[in-house]
Order: sequence, then structure tokens, then C-alpha cells
Amino acid sequence: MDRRAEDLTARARIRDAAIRLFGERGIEGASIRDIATAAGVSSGLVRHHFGSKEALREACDQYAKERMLEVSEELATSGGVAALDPVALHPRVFPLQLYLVRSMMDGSETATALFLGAVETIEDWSKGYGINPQDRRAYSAALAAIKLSVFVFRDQVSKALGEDITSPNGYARIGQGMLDVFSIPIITQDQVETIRKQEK
Amino acid sequence: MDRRAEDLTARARIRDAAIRLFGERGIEGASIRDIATAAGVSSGLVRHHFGSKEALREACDQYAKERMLEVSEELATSGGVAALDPVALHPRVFPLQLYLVRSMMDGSETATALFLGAVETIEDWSKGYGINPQDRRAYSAALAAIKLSVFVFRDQVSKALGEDITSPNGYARIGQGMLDVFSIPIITQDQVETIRKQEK
DNA sequence: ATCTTGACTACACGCTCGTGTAGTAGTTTG
DNA sequence: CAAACTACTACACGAGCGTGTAGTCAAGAT
Repeated sequence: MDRRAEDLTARARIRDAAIRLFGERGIEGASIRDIATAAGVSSGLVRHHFGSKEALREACDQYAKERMLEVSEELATSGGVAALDPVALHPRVFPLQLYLVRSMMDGSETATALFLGAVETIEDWSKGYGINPQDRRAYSAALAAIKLSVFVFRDQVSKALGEDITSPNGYARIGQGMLDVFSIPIITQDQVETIRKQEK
Repeated sequence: MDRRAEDLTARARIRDAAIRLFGERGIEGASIRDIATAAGVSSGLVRHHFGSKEALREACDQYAKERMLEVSEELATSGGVAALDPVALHPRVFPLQLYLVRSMMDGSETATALFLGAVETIEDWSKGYGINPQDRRAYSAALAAIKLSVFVFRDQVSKALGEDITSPNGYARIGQGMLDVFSIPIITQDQVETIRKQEK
């Protein structure tokens, strides 16, 4: 997580520690005392700045959302593979993505809204790109979920590759793996037709 | 979760309730008392049968693993799309998958071993199927993660589609969406080459 | 008829959690 | 210089947790 000038305050340290620990252990799994210790402050100060655990989580949601949208815009203007990646899948935002995924699984509305936004972005992009699936909405939702899957299973994927996917090399490999999934069709459109008829 | 003859015992009811609640709320999020209430027994009986929460989780891991492998074999022999789906993605095993994903995220070795097994199965399958990605291991790991992603984000995907993906209709739609992802290449192999050169 | 065993419950324990309260130190404001 | 405010800590609270213990009850063995 890269720092900004105002971010040397205790409040920012608490928020950063919360995002990291919530992301690693889940919301229930990380206690206020753990977060306070990680940030090098007393547990009372967490309460002083954020009021409650729920409010701390909302502050984290908001911050993660803002940062994600910032990075997303940066990548959109820089071109490259970015267009393929409306919700940025960039090593820089690993901790944020990890946190958002956990927050989503624990029912965060802000995080879920980000997901829905990503689905819409993919919908628009796929239209402009000339992709015409049977059910564009379902296609876009599947793609949005797919892009987050690597974060969810980062430990398992790392174990499968034999190297941490947060390392430059591991990240490059799994990124390449994803590109292969997106470039090599594993069934033909004809087969898809056949399956759909079977199901009816 | 479908029942078997022996499954009318209190022990089985506890295990089923545990798999459901662990899957819905995470391991930390579901207490022994919650599970006991859901199974219609006292919390002491959970301890009597399983010893500890950790042991209960391991029993759930083991049971989920066995059932998954059973279903996996069934689907493999029944042909159809099954070959495409070495780790069965079948509505029948939704609660099991949900549980295994949660257990995996909380560091279960049994669940992680299942994931690694799936990666190997996909590796073998992709070879026999004539798919030749740059990095077969990374490709297989990505595919394994992708297949589980729908379970992780089932609430978000359901919200995006406007209908529950555990319903027959919703399941058919997201299944179709996945098939479209696997049948429509979104970048060409040439573009992949270009990107790889850029990154170097 | 008594003993044993296993399924099952009730209840109490110590711990950690989120939260509440009181108070201190340093800076800002009048 | 005093008052007020803000960042911050220490400590106590009640609740819920996993766990431990004691005991009930029905069924089968001796």
C-alpha cells in the first residue's frame, strides 16, 4: 500500500493495519486489539478515531473504494492491457483487493457496489469490443467474479505454482495463465449450442 | 445436501448443520452453540461427538472431500460437459463447495489438497484435450480458481443477475455465462505475445 | 436384577471480544 | 495565563466464546 503525505498520522496507520488484518483474517478474525497493536497504538485510540468496529470497517471500505477507483482511472488512461481490466488487477492494489473481497463476503454494501460497478463496466466494454455472448449480463458477472478469484485463492494458487503470486515472478506467471484462459477457447460455440439444447 | 440412510443420526445432523453454517458465515462466524441449535441438540453433544471445534471442522473437511470425490466420479462417468469440470460444479454440491471454499480461506489443509488435486486434473485434461498454454501449471491453477469464483461471490453475482444463482434459472444463466467466457476468446494469441514482449 | 456403556443435557470456568469511562499530555485559542 | 480542545492511554464492564465437569436416561450385557 503506497503512502500519501497525510498518511503518517496514527489514524491512517490504524486504517492501513485494519485493511491488512481484515484482508488476511477476515472481519471477525481480526480484533480491534490486534489492529491497534499492529498500528502501534492503544485499542482505545481505535475507538476514539472510528467509534466502533463497524464504523472502522466502513471507513476502510470507503478508503479502499476511493483508492481502487483512482488506480482504475490511472490504468485506463495509460492504455495497454488496462482496457481488459476495468477493475484493476494490479500488484499495487493486492492488499486493497484482498480486503474488499473479504468485506464483500461479509456482506459489505460498499464492496458489493464496487462489484456491480465492475459488472457494468465489463458490459459496456464487451459491447464496444464486439463480444456478443448469449446473456451479456451473466457473461459480465462471470468475468467480474473470475478476475477476483486469484485474490481469493492466492494461498492455494501460490502453492500450486510453487511460488508466491504476490512476488513479481509469481504474479507474471498467474497473469499469463489468465491471459491463456482468455485467449484459448476450450469449447467451440457449436458445442455451447449443443449443450444448451441438451439442457432444455 | 442429499441424505443417506445413516444420516438421520444426531451426529450427522450436527455435521450437516456445521457445513451449512461454516459455509454461510465462515468458521469463526459460526459458534458451536449456533450449530447445536441448528441441529436441534445441546452444545454439549457437539463436543461429545467431535471433541472440539477444530476436530468438528476436520470431520466436515473429510466428509465434504469424500462427497465431492463421489459426485466428481459420478459426473466423470456420465459424460457430457463433465469432462470440462473435473472439480464438479454442480448445483447438488453447492453447500459443500461453499463450505470448502470458506475452509480453504481459513487455511484448511484438506480443502487446499482438494484444490491442488483439481489443478492436476485440469493439467492432465488440458494435455489430452490438446490445449497448449505457455505455462500449463499456471493455466491450470487459474482455471481451478476460476471455477470456484462463482461460489465465493454468489451473493454479488446473484445481485448482478437479479436472481439467485442457486435457483435453477439463475444457475443456468451463470453456467451459460461461464461457457461463453470459455468459448469466446477476448484476446488473440498474437496480442498475448505482444503483451509478453512489453512486459520484458 | 445389576452393571456398563453411550447418547445426551445442564451448568460453570476462564478467556477474549467490543464497548464504556476516566483521566493525562500537549497544543491551540481567547 | 487560563480555558478548551484533541490525541491518546489505562482500566473496567458485560456478553459470548470454546471448553470442562457432572449427571440423567435408555438399552444391552452379565
